[in-house]
Amino acid sequence: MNTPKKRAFKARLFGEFARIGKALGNPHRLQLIEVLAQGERTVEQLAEDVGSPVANVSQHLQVLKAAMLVSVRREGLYARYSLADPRVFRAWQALRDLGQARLSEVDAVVAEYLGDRSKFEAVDAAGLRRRLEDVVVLDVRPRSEFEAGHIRGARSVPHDELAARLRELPKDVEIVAYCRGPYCVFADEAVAALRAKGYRARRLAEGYPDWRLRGFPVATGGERG
Amino acid sequence: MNTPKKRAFKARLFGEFARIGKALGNPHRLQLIEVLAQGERTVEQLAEDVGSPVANVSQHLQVLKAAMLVSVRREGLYARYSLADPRVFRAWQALRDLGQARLSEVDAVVAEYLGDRSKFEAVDAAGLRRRLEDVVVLDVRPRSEFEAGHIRGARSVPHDELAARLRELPKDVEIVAYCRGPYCVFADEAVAALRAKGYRARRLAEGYPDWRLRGFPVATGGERG
DNA sequence: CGGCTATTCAATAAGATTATTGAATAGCCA
DNA sequence: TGGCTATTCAATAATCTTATTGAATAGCCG
Repeated sequence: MNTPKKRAFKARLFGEFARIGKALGNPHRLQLIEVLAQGERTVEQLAEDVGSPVANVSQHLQVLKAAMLVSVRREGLYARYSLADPRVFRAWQALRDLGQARLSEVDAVVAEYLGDRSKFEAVDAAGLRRRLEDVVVLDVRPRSEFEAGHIRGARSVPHDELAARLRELPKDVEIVAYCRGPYCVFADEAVAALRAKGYRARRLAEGYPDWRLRGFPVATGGERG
Repeated sequence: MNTPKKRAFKARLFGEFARIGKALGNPHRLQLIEVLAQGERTVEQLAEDVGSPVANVSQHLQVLKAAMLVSVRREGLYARYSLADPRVFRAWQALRDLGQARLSEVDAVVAEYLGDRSKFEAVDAAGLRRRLEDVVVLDVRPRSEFEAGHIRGARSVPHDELAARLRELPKDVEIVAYCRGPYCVFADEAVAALRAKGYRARRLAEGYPDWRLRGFPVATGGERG
């Protein structure tokens, strides 16, 4: 193959890949991906979750769909969106890890809103897995997300119920709280609340989708907690 | 943390991640990343490699630098750029895999320029690794890239020397050719040329950076081939 | 110093992306 | 059928991105 032809090939090929990059190049769309990593959602639910007007969210979903990152299932009045492929979460994860590692602004923003998290050192997924039998695992996401899938053995205590249900938790066993992702605030808040009351608590560094992607044990539905 | 504050937090945080997405959202920049995954380059070398004007490449490099994806080392007149972190390649890889899996256009473009590659079934990295002792591994990249790092035991036969050096290669042993990446045309051309002359040849599905990232055996410098 | 080279900067015009708004569609239910 | 709801479409203005051009900078070498 000669050079101009090869150039055209590369240009077109990389143009296709760049479509995906472009789709990932917007904060709202990344938020949508993070929410969708928890499971299927309607447009309205997404709009509620990310705090944008519905028309706006719909527009961003069209972009994600055009890049083949999400798929829709229509059910009566509702359009139920979900991630089209586990690789979509993988790509977001790669991007997120890169940002966390390289952008000092990420640290700065996290520190400004959550304070210095390093003092409550987090457990990573591999570490939790090893100690799964020795700790109480607390899922602080909304119950519907827990039911759609959770760390095996975890208890569902949605963040807004935690204060009222503290007495269910043991003080002599370490508690590991987790949430949607590494930047999900509920887990941090739960840890802070628990520590304030004398519990031994830490957060899982990552979120449920990260855990599942590693192939670590999960369960669905059920009542526990 | 209350909801408006949480919203602001998420917006700023995801805004940071989106900076990286944006930087990955342009075909030229993705090409630059692919070339830089082979090793350090000056602006002029990059311009030559991707076939764009130097000022243009410089501008894109500024964008990549602002997103902390590349770093520069200044040496006299030259600015030597390289990937700032192995995670940058990982992110590009995630994006590439996603595109390959999900975008039918990728298949279409590849088929249009390279024909249907599936008939020469490629070896994947894990497969090659297992059979490393049983095949001849052919590095068809320019010699300087081979010297900067190659699959351990590989022979350097740059694509433009292959025709003249066919006789060095054995006909009774399978030959596995590799290149910069899964879409690097030289490996396909080498396989086609070898097969046409009666050699048993296949290509490695991925490229050298993928091999190295997996932690498979590599070597640098040296003469072999 | 003056000439040379690699790189960056600056300005611009064309094009793409985004939020916002209000209207259109399409399925449910009475 | 008509009313209701979830979603999408369409149009617009404001804001980014990009390729192109030519000038500016900064280090080398004689």
